[in-house]
Amino acid sequence: MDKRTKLIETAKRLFSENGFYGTATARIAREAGVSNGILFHYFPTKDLLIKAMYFDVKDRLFDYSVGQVYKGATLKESIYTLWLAAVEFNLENANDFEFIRQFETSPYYRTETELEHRYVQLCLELIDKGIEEGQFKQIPPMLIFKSMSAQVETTVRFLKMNNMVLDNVEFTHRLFEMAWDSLAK
Amino acid sequence: MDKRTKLIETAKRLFSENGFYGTATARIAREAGVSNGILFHYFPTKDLLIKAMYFDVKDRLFDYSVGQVYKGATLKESIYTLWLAAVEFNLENANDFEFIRQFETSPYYRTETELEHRYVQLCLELIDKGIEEGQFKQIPPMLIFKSMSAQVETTVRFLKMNNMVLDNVEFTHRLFEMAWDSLAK
DNA sequence: TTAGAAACTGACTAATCAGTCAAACAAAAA
DNA sequence: TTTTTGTTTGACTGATTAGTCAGTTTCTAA
Repeated sequence: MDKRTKLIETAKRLFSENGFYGTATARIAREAGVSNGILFHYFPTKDLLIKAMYFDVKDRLFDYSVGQVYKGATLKESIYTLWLAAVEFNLENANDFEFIRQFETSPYYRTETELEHRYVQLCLELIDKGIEEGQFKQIPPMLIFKSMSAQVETTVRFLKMNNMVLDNVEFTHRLFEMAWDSLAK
Repeated sequence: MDKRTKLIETAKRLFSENGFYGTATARIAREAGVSNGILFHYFPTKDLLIKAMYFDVKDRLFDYSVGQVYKGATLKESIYTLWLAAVEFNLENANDFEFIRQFETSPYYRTETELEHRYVQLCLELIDKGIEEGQFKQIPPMLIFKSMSAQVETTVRFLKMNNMVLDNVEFTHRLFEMAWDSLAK
């Protein structure tokens, strides 16, 4: 692993344990096994490090999700696939999950930032399709997207809090139906 | 307004603008119009100030909500009343809303803290009733509570982002139905 | 070989911050 | 009045931090 990646991974772990301000840049460098100076070589400021990490996570979530959505699938199947991929990704990448949670409630986060990302674009396309086809309630697409994201987060938090994994298919479906029913007509 | 209250109000505003770590205690005192020392007289540490603020908000949310739930109401009416009260409270108290959002994603927050509060108890009682009566899905009560809370937050964020208020009853109902449908059988 | 660029180091600094403390002040009790 | 108790002040401190920089090593390509 190159030093840039090593720094991002270490920062993600420390941030998710101690928060952005609770983690000194010097500590990130030390625990990543590199010099203090090299952190500022790759990321001129701490803020830029944090923003770079945000895009790193969103990119990986996109790569993880997009391959799983098949063209022939129904709308509900596609939404289920995206929902499940997001829940799995967040369960498997605990530090990413915590980092994003903190980022999106911090002053760093601006909606424009998120909007530009292709992951969000992918989701919004599906939602638009669902509204056109009359399968979704008459609600603004962005609200549907935000609601779905919140449901994913709630689900992941709940599973983690109870040390659960998605091994029970029947229960997994029941969790998804919660999210689906809030959007579907 | 006494100095203790003045400190809490000022801190809430500054925290919601700049975050916990982005706000120096000295600045809170200065903008509250009191000396630096008096802050530490009322709140021995910054952490204790933050925790005191959390309970202050939850207490006020409880007071705002509890008076509106009537004994004779149906379950759905009661849930609607609580949902609406929470949305209204968060819209009217923007700094409280931002503060709680930050607090609950920070290392300060532990679930035990929340569980002890009578506001949560009030909600869980209603949810238990809904499960007993078979009106809710077969889902753990705590997940229903968390899901409902997340829906409130999403709704408030959406309304604020679009500079909207709850003046359109029909639209308000549609927003509530989103939350309700995810829980109801 | 060599020149120049890029990666890398770690000691250093200027600024910031949470929390302290000795002293002043106010209010009420003795 | 005197004493006691609690409130308030703001200058101060020790610790911490983001970011710098002068210099070294490693890579690349001519």
